[in-house]
Amino acid sequence: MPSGSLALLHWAKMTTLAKILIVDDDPRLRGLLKYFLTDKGFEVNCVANAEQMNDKLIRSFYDLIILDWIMPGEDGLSVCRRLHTEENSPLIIMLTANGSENDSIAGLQCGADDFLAKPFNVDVLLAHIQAMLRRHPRIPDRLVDTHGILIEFGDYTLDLTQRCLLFKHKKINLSSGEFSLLKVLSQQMGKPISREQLSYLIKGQDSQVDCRFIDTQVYRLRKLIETDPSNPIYIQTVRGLGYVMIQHSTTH
Amino acid sequence: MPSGSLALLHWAKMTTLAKILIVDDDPRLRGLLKYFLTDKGFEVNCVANAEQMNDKLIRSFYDLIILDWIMPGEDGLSVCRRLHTEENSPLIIMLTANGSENDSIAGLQCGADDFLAKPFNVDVLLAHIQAMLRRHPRIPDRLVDTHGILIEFGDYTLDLTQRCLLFKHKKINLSSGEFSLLKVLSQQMGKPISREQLSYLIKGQDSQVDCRFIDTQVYRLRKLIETDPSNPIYIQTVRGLGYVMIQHSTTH
DNA sequence: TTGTCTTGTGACAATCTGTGACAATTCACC
DNA sequence: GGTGAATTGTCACAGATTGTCACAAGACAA
Repeated sequence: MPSGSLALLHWAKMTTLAKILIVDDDPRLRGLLKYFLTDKGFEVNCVANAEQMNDKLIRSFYDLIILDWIMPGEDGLSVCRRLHTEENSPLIIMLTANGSENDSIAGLQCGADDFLAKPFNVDVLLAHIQAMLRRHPRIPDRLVDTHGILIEFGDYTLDLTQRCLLFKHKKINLSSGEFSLLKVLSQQMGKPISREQLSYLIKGQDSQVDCRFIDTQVYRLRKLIETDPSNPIYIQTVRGLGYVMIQHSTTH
Repeated sequence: MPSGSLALLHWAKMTTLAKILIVDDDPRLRGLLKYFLTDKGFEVNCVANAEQMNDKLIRSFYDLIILDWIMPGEDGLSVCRRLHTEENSPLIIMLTANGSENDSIAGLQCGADDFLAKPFNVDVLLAHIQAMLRRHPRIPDRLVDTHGILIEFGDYTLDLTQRCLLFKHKKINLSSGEFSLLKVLSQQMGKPISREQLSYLIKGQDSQVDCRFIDTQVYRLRKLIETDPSNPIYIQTVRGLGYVMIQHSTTH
């Protein structure tokens, strides 16, 4: 990889801003937090309940969720229990109107990563968010294509700008579907992604009932990039879940 | 799932016997915390100041540091700034006698991962510790090489990043289920795990009534990695409990 | 329009995994 | 040591999941 691109990649990685989802039934608080956090450079989305949250989580990847404990429908505690069983779930900051010690213990035990009692100082919230994100590896899915981003795995380099795949500086032709699939998988390197999510992220359509076409695309992609397609090392199957991209270090 | 089991599961998800270093100039607090945390299954060491802490950190590997802000010599804030620039530094919980918002902001900004104001409830501290370790299971440096996160037992190397098992550099094919089981057992090396916990950790589902399928998976895994599957040395049965993974030192 | 390339569908094969049955083993109790 | 219940090992089997590939419809350029 040319050093210029490498520098650019690092720059882009450093300046990638975290994506935060606010889940709270209070529209005033949602608005306030969104305004404040957006101003601090985060990408912020808001929803009012757990159902809408599920919808958002299928459509996109979030680094952190700010989650209200008390909500109509499924409450924050239940959401926590559910989310934290999943692999690579977003960080969760739980909010509650009741700041009792037992509540904070219960919240943390159910899978929340942090806990704040309302009312809270937004600067304290910001400090907590920054401290958590500092520890948590960033999900680089929102790197902007126009910056000339390269993703490397093994001896391959996926150029998101040129929309092409290089193998040791030799170009490999991909169809647009193959490229999209490889892009989505590569951007979530190491994270298993379901067929439903892949389908949505590639085609942008809702309610794709039959996602088996993903299998076919994976099959084709494996034939192109795997040395032994029947024993894939890059695109691996996670049975019952979907597929995961593995970033092998380069051999040189 | 009953709350008791849930608490147990969180315990199970934690890394094997986390090692904690307490840095505080108050001998009474040191003693109290050491007693409490040791009782909860942690390995705890105590020192009175930053200088002694440096000495400990050179000699051993710690998952988490409980750090007092105000100390004779180098204070907690300065320690934080210093530590968090290092790679793979321990998690830091900062303690302060002053619970002001500005203090917590300053502490978190300087590299602390969490912040508690004295006096605090030890159960709250425990919940914070468990939540942090759950999210950031620290990997001893020796197990991280250029390939990823490695767990070694006997002549085997389990690569969690690449999702594969190596026997003397030769790849052994594992199914998704076999890999998951081996991963969970290996991560809790030496600690017996019940079928219920294994089932939960592998499938992420609650209330798995019949966990006998674990036996079958163990049987299959033994056929793959044990020299004599009927006399297993790696995956041993703990009658009435479940199974335990034994890490035999390598033969070379 | 024609030809080429792409892509979703469906059919079937291969593999994986939980269930159930029975054998083997362990342990408590006598 | 003997007995029987409880636990675990073993393995065949079927259902579930995924791999493979041919085919036709669609997209696109010449």
